[in-house]
Order: sequence, then C-alpha cells, then structure tokens
Amino acid sequence: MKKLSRRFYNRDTVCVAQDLLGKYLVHRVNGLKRIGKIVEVEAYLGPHDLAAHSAKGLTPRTQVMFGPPGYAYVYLIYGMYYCMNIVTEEEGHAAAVLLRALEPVKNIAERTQGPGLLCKAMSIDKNLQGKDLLSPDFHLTEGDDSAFTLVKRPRIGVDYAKHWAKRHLRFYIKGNFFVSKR
DNA sequence: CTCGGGATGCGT
DNA sequence: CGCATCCCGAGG
Repeated sequence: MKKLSRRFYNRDTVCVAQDLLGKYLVHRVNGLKRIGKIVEVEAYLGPHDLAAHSAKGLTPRTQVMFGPPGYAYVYLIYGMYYCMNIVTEEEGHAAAVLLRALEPVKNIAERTQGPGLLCKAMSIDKNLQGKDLLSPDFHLTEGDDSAFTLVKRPRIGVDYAKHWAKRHLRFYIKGNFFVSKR
C-alpha cells in the first residue's frame, strides 16, 4: 500500500489527527510486518497547548517534537509503558498526534486498545524515539478508506491542563471495538 | 544530588 | 481506588 508522504504530516495537527484514522501503521519486526489500523488518536497542538509535553519548552526528551514532521516521538510513561506520537507541522512548531488505539490487521499478537498496549503489541520502544516514519521498516500507509463516523471528545488523562483539558482533541472511529475503554 | 509526578493499565 | 516502576525535569 502507498506510504504516507512527508507532506501529509506537514499540515494542521487537527487535520492530520483526523486523517490518520483508518490509516495503517507498519513496523517490520524480525522480518515480519506488523500492521494495525489507527482507530483512535489525540492532537497536541504546540507549546501553547498546556496538555502538550512541548508546553514545558525544548528539553532532551521533547526535542523531536520541535523538529520536522513525520518523525516518531516515543516516551516512557509510568515506568512501564511507551507512548507513540507522530510529529506534525513545519519544523519549529512543536505539535504531535498521540496514537491511542489500533485495530489489528496483521501479525498482532497482543491487545492494542490503549497507547501503552499498542506500543507493546507493535514492539515500539525508546529505540524508535526520533525515527523517521518514512523508513522502509517503520511507516504509515493508506489504509481502510471505508466511511465512518468521527467522534470528538476531550483528551484522556490531561486534567492538569486547565481549560485545554476540555477541548475536543481526541478523535476516534465511532463504534470501533478497539477504541480504548475508560 | 534528591524528589515529585506522569498523554497507563490492571486488579480490588 | 491503589499500585507497579523508572525516567524526566526542576530545584538545591
């Protein structure tokens, strides 16, 4: 399937987040392609967005967010799970989209309904921090283009972000079984 | 150096 | 609701 281009990621973050629904995430592990369909995402708009890690400024951890679009921002959370983001917009605009849930398509052996679980199932960890998502073994492709209803809700676990916590920046495919429960 | 807390998930 | 488990980032 056709790989998503750099240009795809170099756009308004809300647009990218919504357009990512239905696309395929591909990671080749031990010669085997693991593929999952993106069914739930969250948009983190930039340093002005108090829920975004980039709101704390440029640090060693978040510097990839400040870089060019189409790269993976992977970080460890609660000492035991990884979360994967895709950097969006032009270099210097520190925004990203968090992948929250996948629907298994191929070679997926574990649960994928949550940001930590999907990274485990796809073997995504700190080794992929800063990795180019136009790589042969790690990228996104066009996917299931069947129609769906888009649901917009507040983001999960960002109560510390004051009024930004109320913004509807979490997007998912209505009725999809693999959307994270909470 | 210490220390507080986290874009989670699971069991009670 | 508690807790595992550890890195990050702020402050001394």
